[in-house]
Amino acid sequence: MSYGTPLESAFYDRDPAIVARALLGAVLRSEVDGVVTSGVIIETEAYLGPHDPACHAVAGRTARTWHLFGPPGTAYVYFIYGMHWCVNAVTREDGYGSAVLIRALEPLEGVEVMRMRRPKARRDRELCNGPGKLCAALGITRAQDGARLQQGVLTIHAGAEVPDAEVEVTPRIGISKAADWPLRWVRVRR
DNA sequence: ACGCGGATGGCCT
DNA sequence: GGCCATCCGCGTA
Repeated sequence: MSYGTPLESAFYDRDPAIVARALLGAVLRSEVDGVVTSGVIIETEAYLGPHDPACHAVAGRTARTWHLFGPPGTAYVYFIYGMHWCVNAVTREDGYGSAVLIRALEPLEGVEVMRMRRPKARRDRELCNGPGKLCAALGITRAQDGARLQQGVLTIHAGAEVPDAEVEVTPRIGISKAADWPLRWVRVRR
């Protein structure tokens, strides 16, 4: 398993649309319960900030959204639909409130552990092909909310670059407001 | 290969 | 009280 050093704070201190595109090919890595699991990021969405109706920042800085307004390179983990966790990488300057949602991974390390954490997955391809699924597979919960992605238990590392020819841009999934904004990036098989 | 609805709980109005 | 940045199982084809 080979990947680079963790992406530094300056990588995230940019427009979330730029960061969302640049994160394709990077490696999300967690170390929970003494076990390392990781995967290549293959799907992302950008949430632009307080002016984006679909972004949690519209509600302002509450207990739930606290870390969304943290410094660039912070993990913002939230609980949704009463049972799932979703993980974001916070972008732009401290206090702004924009982020990139990690929506899918290609499993890399710790696949055996992922299978135990995701017993419903019939194929390895189904281990991390959704924002809630990848958090379950990597053991990501509220415990990682606010973690710094440059070092520690939850990190994102430089990986293989994904060429434009393998990238598709579409509207974001599962939202009702600003539902037509093209802010979802997917690495597609060619 | 689709489409639909229930699960389940925290948070905002 | 209603709305979720979701997932899964069940129905029809």
